[in-house]
Amino acid sequence: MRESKKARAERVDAILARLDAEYGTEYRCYLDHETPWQLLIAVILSAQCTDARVNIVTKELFKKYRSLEDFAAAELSELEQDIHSTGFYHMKAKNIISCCKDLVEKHGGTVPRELSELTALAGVGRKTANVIRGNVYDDPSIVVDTHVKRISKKLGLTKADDPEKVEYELMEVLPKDHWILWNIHIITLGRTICTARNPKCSQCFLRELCPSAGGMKG
DNA sequence: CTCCCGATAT
DNA sequence: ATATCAGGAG
Repeated sequence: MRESKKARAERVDAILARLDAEYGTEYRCYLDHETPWQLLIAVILSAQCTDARVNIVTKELFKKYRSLEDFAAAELSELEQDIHSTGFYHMKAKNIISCCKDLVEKHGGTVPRELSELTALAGVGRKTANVIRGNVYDDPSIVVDTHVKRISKKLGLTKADDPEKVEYELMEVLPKDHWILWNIHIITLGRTICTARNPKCSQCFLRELCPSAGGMKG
């Protein structure tokens, strides 16, 4: 049985209402930062690493490197040690130095707003670029990370496996005013209830709206 | 497609 | 021991 378009739209509205009621409608960022370029570096470091670990590392990192110029001039081996515990440290360090050099030399020390300009930076892919666009510039954008992909699929809002396809399918389903918030709400849900291992469906406030929780009939 | 890679929970 | 974590590059 395939869910009708109207039924799905109503279910999405109900899901969004419950997420808003549970988590609020104010955007919060899990990565500590004071400036856009600090957020960019934090997101680069967050690849396959918990945000809690990134925050431990950036707390000291941003004391040591106080500007984009400091990062651009960093010694590779030294920066590798500074970010070691986030994993993938060799590539991340190389990318951060290259990225910050570009920001200083080609973007006047600012973080660009366009998706194409962001993804042209070393270490910045579609997901990282969309975090910047949403959080820094309030441009409606859907961030597809591991949680968003997993939970959007479980909720039956996409069947795609490619993150970019997930992003486009979610754009069809979600109202634009919830694009930015979707990511942060789903991450919050994914860290506490709808975890990758042992999801607590019985405790989930979306269980009656979720095909994977067995809460939907027919 | 493979590789990058440490920390943590289970 | 193994799965997973605010992915991206070659």
